[in-house]
Amino acid sequence: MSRIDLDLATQACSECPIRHRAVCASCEGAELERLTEMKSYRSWRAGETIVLEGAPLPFVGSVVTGCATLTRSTEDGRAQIVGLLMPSDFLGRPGRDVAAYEVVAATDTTLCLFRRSAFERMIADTPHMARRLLDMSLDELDAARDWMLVLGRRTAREKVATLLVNILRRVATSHRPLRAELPLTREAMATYLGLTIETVSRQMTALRGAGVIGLEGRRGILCDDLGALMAEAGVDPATATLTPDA
Amino acid sequence: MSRIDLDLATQACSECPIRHRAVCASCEGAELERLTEMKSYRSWRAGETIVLEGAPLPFVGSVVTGCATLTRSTEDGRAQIVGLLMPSDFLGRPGRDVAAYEVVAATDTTLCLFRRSAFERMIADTPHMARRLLDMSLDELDAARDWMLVLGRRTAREKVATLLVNILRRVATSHRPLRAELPLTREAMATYLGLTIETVSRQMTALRGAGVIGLEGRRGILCDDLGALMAEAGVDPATATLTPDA
DNA sequence: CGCACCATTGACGTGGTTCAACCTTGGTGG
DNA sequence: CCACCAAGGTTGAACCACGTCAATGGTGCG
Repeated sequence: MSRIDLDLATQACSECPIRHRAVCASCEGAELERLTEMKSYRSWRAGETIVLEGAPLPFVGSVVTGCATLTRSTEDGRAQIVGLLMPSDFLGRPGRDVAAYEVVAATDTTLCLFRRSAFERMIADTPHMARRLLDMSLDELDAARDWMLVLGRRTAREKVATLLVNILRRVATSHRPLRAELPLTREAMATYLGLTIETVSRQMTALRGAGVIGLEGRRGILCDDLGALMAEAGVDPATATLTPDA
Repeated sequence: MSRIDLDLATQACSECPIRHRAVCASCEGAELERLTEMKSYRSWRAGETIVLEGAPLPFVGSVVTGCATLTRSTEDGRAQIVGLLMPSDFLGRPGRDVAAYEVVAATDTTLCLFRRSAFERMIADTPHMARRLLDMSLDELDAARDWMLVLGRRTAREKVATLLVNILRRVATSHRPLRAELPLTREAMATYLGLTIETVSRQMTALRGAGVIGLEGRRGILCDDLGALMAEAGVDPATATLTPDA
């Protein structure tokens, strides 16, 4: 299988699709050129491991395209996805050179990478970039804590509906009906939701039976009425914030 | 009931018990004096609400003594504790003036508070303090994600044992046997673990029956063999890191 | 065309919840 | 000083949502 997306490697930061949402969002002019010099793109195919838990991680970076999962596991092999990385999300931790989670490409994925040392220097030199990273980290923290409520207190049906709402809000490609390609297999969905594959499958079927969603092949979902799906998620559509989660 | 701990209000930062672990850890000399000018202490009794979810939060600060819980709830009232704040932990979010969680004092609690605006200026002026806040936030993020694995994949017994291990490591007051006063009621433990009170109670009794812990009144726990308790938590004591979690 | 992989469906078992009763403990007032 | 009460905690019995185990179905790729 040949390397994909190599053409992206020649792109200037100023042309980057995630330019205004990633760590680099607040950079301009000379800073952007410095980043263009530092960066390199690399791609993985769906299913490939990007980093193993506990392995050295000599780079940090941003997701340009695709979707990757962060997974923690118990010693006896039970796994929990603790985060999804979507375009513009940041991977890696300044000040720590070992990965705290296993990172796997859920779909074909391209990352924009910086060597850790160069990135740390950039952060130290550029306070507004450090501040951007702080804000992004705090958004991640809020998202992680929101997900703790899902894991700890929601029923299987609410969990599945919650995930579908999140995905539809992030990656829907049409309106009326909303349509999206799920970036996750049933197994990954189960691992993210603290459920089994079978339970996820049954709840998907049940939501289709209730007329709340439609299914197209393995990965496609449709939704005519996001409000109804949000109600299944245990969220009052009137109360809910309309912005996608951070 | 009269205000407690008012004497702490006169303390200089250089004498503060959390001086070397809180956001201010990297501050010295003039910076520390600036903080001393800015800060004020305030105390709450066990059970009192510090902030309501969604309410304006005009301050940020650090826990000096005691323990507070962060809680998120569903619309129909199911609650999940998404974080514990122990001495030196930071409360509030720079750049956001509304609380994302309900904050409740689990025990009598004293906070060191800064007005948000003054603190934001301090952060902007003092890069190493911004960096300290970033590192603390990333530690919180790792802790939240670790807890996601607990909520999503561990059994009731493992959950209870995990919580007891964490508490013993943070607040044990003696060795052989380790002894601690639980900062949480059974209800708070259940809300933290994604369980019911009854299940927590049964698992505590079962762990005592297995000889892994001892119980002293409502809040006291003893542990002769932390390794055995860690084994109940589903953690190999040999593999585990020996430092308390961040 | 056929194989592998992913997903669905069914039957059954069980860990944790629910509902209800009871016990303990610490605080308060007679 | 102790009786009483409220709040927190424990225990028991029955139920059920979700997991487990197993078979079947669909889909895309070689």
